[in-house]
This record gives sequence, C-alpha cells and structure tokens, in this order.
Amino acid sequence: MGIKERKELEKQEMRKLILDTAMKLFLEKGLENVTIRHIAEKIEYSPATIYLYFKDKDDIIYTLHREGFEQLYKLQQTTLSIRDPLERLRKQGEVYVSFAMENPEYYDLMFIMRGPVRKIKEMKIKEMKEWDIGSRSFEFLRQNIKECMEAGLFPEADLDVAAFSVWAYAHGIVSLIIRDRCMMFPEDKIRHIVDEALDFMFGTMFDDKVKIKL
Amino acid sequence: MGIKERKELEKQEMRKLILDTAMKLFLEKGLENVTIRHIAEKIEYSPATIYLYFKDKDDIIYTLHREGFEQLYKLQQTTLSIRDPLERLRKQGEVYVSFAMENPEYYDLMFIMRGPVRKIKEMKIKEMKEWDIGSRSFEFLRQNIKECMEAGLFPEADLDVAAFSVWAYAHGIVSLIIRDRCMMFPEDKIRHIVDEALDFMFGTMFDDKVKIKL
Amino acid sequence: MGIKERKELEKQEMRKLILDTAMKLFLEKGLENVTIRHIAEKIEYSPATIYLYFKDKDDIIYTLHREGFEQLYKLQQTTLSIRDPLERLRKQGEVYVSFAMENPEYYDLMFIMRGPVRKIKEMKIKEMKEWDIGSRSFEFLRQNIKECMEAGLFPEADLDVAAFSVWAYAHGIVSLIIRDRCMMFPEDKIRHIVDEALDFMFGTMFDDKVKIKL
Amino acid sequence: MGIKERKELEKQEMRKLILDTAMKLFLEKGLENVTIRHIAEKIEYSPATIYLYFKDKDDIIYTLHREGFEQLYKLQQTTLSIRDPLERLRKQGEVYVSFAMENPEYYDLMFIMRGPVRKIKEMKIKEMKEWDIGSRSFEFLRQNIKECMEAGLFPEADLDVAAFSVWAYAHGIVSLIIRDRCMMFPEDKIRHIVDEALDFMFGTMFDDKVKIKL
DNA sequence: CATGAATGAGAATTCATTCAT
DNA sequence: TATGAATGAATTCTCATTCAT
Repeated sequence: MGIKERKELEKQEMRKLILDTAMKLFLEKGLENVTIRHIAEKIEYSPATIYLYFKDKDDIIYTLHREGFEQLYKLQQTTLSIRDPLERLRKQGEVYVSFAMENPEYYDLMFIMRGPVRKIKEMKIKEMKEWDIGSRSFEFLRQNIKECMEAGLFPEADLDVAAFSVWAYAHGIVSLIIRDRCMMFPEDKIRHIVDEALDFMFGTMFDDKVKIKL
Repeated sequence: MGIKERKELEKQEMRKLILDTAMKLFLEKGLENVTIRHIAEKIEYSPATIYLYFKDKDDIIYTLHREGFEQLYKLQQTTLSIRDPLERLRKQGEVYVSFAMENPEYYDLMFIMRGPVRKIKEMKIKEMKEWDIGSRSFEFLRQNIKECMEAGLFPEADLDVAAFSVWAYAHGIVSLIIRDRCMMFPEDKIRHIVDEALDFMFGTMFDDKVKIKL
Repeated sequence: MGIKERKELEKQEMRKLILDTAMKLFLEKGLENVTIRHIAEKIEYSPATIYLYFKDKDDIIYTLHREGFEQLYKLQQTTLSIRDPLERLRKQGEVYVSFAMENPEYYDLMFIMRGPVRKIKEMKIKEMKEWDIGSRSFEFLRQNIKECMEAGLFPEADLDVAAFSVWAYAHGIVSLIIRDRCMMFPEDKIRHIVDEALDFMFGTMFDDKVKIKL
Repeated sequence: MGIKERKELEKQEMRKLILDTAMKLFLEKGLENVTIRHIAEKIEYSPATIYLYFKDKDDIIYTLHREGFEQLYKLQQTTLSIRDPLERLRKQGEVYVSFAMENPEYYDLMFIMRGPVRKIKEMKIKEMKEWDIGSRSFEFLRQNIKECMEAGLFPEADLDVAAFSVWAYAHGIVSLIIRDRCMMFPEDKIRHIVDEALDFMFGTMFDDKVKIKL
C-alpha cells in the first residue's frame, strides 16, 4: 500500500503545482490570456503532461473554482469564534472583502466569470449534489443573519432578501474594483474607499447602539 | 435628397442590425467568445461586410458600450422631475436596476466585461475627455446624494464613499443576477428578491421618518 | 464627331489621373502596399470606378510599365543630338541613371519587379509584337555601341555582350540603390558614389584619349 | 544519447525541408506571393506545423537570407589561396556570378527582394551587430581591391567607389538574368553572354599587361 | 509517467473584384 | 458614367487537444 500511497501523493502534488501555477498566471495575465502552454512552460513540463492530470482546460478552471469556495468557506468559519452574531456578521463582511481583494482572480472565477457557472449547470443535470460548495457559503451567511434577526439586532425582513442584500452589497464593492470600474477615483484612494464603504453600510444599516459598538 | 436620406437610413439600420446581433451574441456566449464570423453568420452576411460598417471588433464593442451609457444617462435624467432628493435618489436606484434587468447585455458590457475598459484606458492616454460618458452618470448620482446630505436626509459621510456605496449596492444586486450567481433561489422568485433587496436597502439605510415616507 | 472626341479625351484624362495617382502612391508606399482602394480614395472616386478604366490591377501596373519605357526611350532620344558616339554613349548612361534615380518606382517596375514580366510572357503567346517597347531601348544602346566600335572607340567584342555589359553595369548601380543594398555607405555619400561609379566605368573602360575627353 | 541526437537530426531535417520548400516557392512565385499555407501544402503538413519550427514567416525568410550570406562568404574564402590579388579578384567575380546563377533564389533574397532588408533595418535599431554577415562579404571584396591598387594592378580611385563599381557590375549581370530581363537574347545564349560579360569587364578594365595575364 | 510532433478549427482582418442600381 | 454594397478567397497566426512513442 505504501507505494500506492506515495504515487497518489505525488499525483496530488503535481495537480497542486499545476493549479497554483495556473492561478499565478491568471493573476498576472488575466484569465483569458493564459494558455495550457503557458502553464506547461512555467512548470517546465510539456503541455501534454497537463492532460495527464486534468481532463481539459475547463477542468483546471473548475477545480480552481471549487478550491476558491473551499478557501472562502474556511475563512468564513474563522468567524465562528465570535459570539455576538452582529459582530460576527461584520467580521464575515471583512473576511469576504479581504478574500476578494487578495485573491481577485479566485473571486472573479467564483462570482463573476461566466465559464464555471455554465460548467456547473451542465454538471447539475447529471450530478445534482456538486453545487453544495457554493451554496454552503451563502447558507452560512444566511444563518448568521437569522441569528441576528432572532437577537433583534437586524431589521426584520424576508431572510432570503436580507442575506442576498448583504451579499450583494459586499459583492458590489469588490466586483466594481476587480473589474476596474473605479477609474474616477485616484488609484491610491481606492482601498480606503472600499474599507469606508463597508463601514458605511454597517454604520447606516443598524441602530445607534450597534454603530457605537463598531 | 430623398434618395440620400433613404441610403443613410438603410446604413443606420444595418449598423443597428449588427449592433443588436452582436449584443445578443455577447449575452449568449460572453464577449470573448463572439467572433465577427458569428455575427456575420447570424445576420447572414459575409464577415467582410461587417467591416463596412465598423472599423473592427473593438469598434462594435465600444459603440455598444457608449450607447449603453447614453441610454442609462437619459433614464437617470428622467428622475430630475422629482423634487425631493431622497425620493429622487430612490427612483434613480429603481431606474438603474430596471435598466440592468431589461438590458443585461448592455449592463454587462458597461459594468462587468473587461474588454471595454481596456479600450478606454488606451484611449485615455490620447484623448483625456472621452470617458466623460461613464463618469457623468456617477457624477449625477453623487450630486443627488450631496443634495440629500445637505437636506439632512442622508447620513453624513465622505461623499465619494457614500456615492460609491450606493452604486456598489445596486451593482451587487444586478451583477449577481446577470452573471447567474443566484441559482440557490428558484428562478421565479428572483425578480421579487431583487425588488425587495432595493427596498431593504432604503428601508434600513435611512431613519424612521424616511422609511415611512417610502 | 466632336462629342465623341470630347468623350474620348475625358476618358484619357481619367486614365492619366489614375495612373499618376497610382504611381505617386507606389512611390510613397512601395508597390506592394498600394491597393485599388488607396488609389480610389486619393482621386476621390469609388474603387468600382477604377474598373471602368482599367481591366484590373495588373492592367494599371502594366500600363505604367509601358509608359515607363516610353519615357525612358524619349530620354534616350535626346542624346541623338550628340555627334560623337562615345560621348553619346556616356550621355546615355547618365540619362539612364538619372531616370532610375528620379523615378525609382518606374525603374523598379521596368527592370526589377517580377509581375510585369510575367504579364508580358503571357501576352507574348498571343500577340508577339508588344514587347518592342522594351527591346527598343536596348536596341538603341546596341546601335550606339556598334557605332563606337566602328569608330574604333570601343573595344572590339561581341556586340550583344558589349551592350549587355554596359547595360548591366548601369543597372547594377541603380538597382543596388533602389533595392536598398547600400546600407554600408552613409546615406549622404550614396549619390556621390553613384556618380563616381559611372565615371569610374568610363574612366577605366576606355583608352587614355577617351578618358581625357571625358 | 543516440536517441537525442536522432531527434535533433530529424528536427534539423524538418527545418531544412521547410527552408528548401520555401525557397523553391519564393523562386516560383516571388517572396510576397508565398504563404505559410503554400509551404505547408507543398510539404504536406498543416500550417500550424510550420510554426513549430519557425517563429513566423519573417523567421523563415531571414534564416534563408543569412544562410545565403554564409554560403557566399564561404565561397569567397576559397579564393584566398590565390596569391595574385588581381587574379583573386577575378576569381571572386566568377564565384559570385556562379553562386548567383546556381542559387538564383538565394541571390534574389540576398540582393533583390525588399522584405529581408526591412527586417534587418528593424533589427539594426536594437542590435547593431547582426548585419555584419552582409557587409563582411563586401568588406572582403573591398580588401581585395585595395590589395590590387597597392600592387598597382588596379586604377587608383576612391576605394568605396571602386568596390561598389565592381560589385554593381557583377550584380547587374546576374540580376538582369534572375529577374528575367534578357528576353531579347535566345534562351540558350544567355549563359554564354554572362560569361563573356565578365571577361569583357576584366578585359577592358585593365591595361594590356593584365589582359594578357588573364 | 512524460513528451515531441502534429493538427483541426478558428481567430481578426484585408483586398481585388463584381453587380445592381 | 459612377457607385454603394457585398463578398469570396486569402492572409498570418494561435490554441486546445491528441497520440504514438
């Protein structure tokens, strides 16, 4: 068995190498400008080798897509140590925005690009379960907001609407930046505006008690 | 003279046919997966014909991009008849979301796709003015919020931050839908959620007096 | 008849306009970079109009080709006033080189480009006579050299060889320059070298008496 | 190791196949009328394959161009065994003409076609050295003539002018033939005329003593 | 496991040319 | 006579992918 495991391990390492390299290149050159050849060159293997580890280019992209959600979910989990649900919610917002700003290509893949979604839709026909990964994160947010509501810390509203709203707000902020729609602001003021915007939402959204607390 | 006008009209119609077709395809397949050939096939002309009406692919994209902003701006202007700045702001939000939901391809081009921005950045180097079209709309929003603040109807904050926040919120809502990230909601509930989300923002963002008014 | 002649005249003028424009463009942009469209734009007619006056692009090129030979022949004729055949020969050399330097695109068309020759060969199959235009000039040179030989001013040799040699020498000089093979000389020394080269040939080729005379 | 060498060999053979084929086509149709597709078809590979061996069309052209100069230079070197500089010069002329007549495509590329020169000019901006290949051959001729002059075997004259003149003469001869401007001579007399023309130059150019020697 | 070699499909673009009007 | 509109046939080049070795 030892030998089998070793093999398996090596295979996983190679996959990781390919994925990491692909991601690095995506970040550098943008998703649509990276070719299998680029990736192969960077890791100093032949293009054909890539196909031993991934079915095709979509497979790479989709795997990264899933890994992105894995990462994001883990980050979300870190907020669980916070007792107060509103504070936790806020922390979630921060975590979400940070993730997006630090991994814009992952974020793009997960929440903006068309390709992966198409892939998922195709898959859904065959294997219904797969998409859990994505909805899990939304569910997490939803639960958090539910707790807030139950604790009277959040305006009563349709839970789906509320969760979607909070998500949309955060998504709006980061996606405008990732897709470069903030040319009206000086480059160096952007990060500041992002942070302030997050505060602004929480500041105006909740009652005075909360505001002071924050 | 009549003959000249007729010709001109036909030319404009052809341009429009190309633009509309391109737009439809962009929506279906994504900007980077639409080729001049596709467009040509769809309208049942040869690829070369397209080049009689547009300099190149960028020209098509950029024209649509500009037209989109033109349309949006006109819609924004319609809110000017509303006296109360907060009500006007809200109407602007509605108008923005409606525009996005009814013209998702335009919206995508204007606020999500990467291509056009690259073009604009290149242009900016040569002719600084052009981009007015886009920032004009933002400026309009900004002014409206300023009025709200001055009237004490809006939380005091950095104007840029506030305007960006409001924009980001609306953008978040529509862009998640346009890019198909709301698969967790049943298809037929989506429009409802969008509308509610808009209410939700205005409902929580402003003080009681405002809320009642709305 | 008057009306017919007028028409014919206008037709000729249009042809001339097209030819002149084509030549001007050839000179500016190089032969292979000029399109029918360019020519049409320059004369402010539509491309289709060109086809009313010339069968196709080759027809234009070939016509220019013939006109070039016409011009050159006329220039050669001007040397006829010179009595002394050797002096006349030298003058011919000067005239030839001047023509080439002042009309490099004509020269290129006449003595370097492949296209026109192919055309002529095709024609020759049908109408044997046409090529007179070109050989006429060679014949002129040949006769001149013959006279020189008969006057004892030129080394006895096979007449064809002698004529070809003189021609080749002149052609070598100008074609190396026209096709830009003199990059080893400073730009501003080139014309000087050309002139000197011509002198050099005549200076070394003939006996002392001649040299002094020149 | 054998396997590696074999592979390398095969690669070189493929490159050679492409180069030879390209050359043949260039000769048949002229540089600008040969496309990557033509070459690919001729060797019965797909166009894409060509790009595995050459970066682009220019790469092919420029490689051939350089190889031509390499060959010519080697041939020139063979004359070094001849002591007498004038005899050596004459031999150089023969070698030059032979090279041209036996490799007209190479000669065309090296001394007539426009394309390669453009390439070289672009390169010169970046890397000044490269062009040595071409000027090396001219320098060789120049040196030889210098020796002749120093030995009193050649008319005193500006060295550049003299070298250019000799070159131009040889170039004139071969380029008129290569570009098919000798239709006035019967096909089978042409080679004879070329050879005679070379003799003619040397015969008339130098004084009696030399003439006899030759 | 790894790859060199090959390719089919397709990209944007250009141009000479035609033809109905 | 003049032309606007249209196009077929090319062009160079790129890329994901396959397959024999």
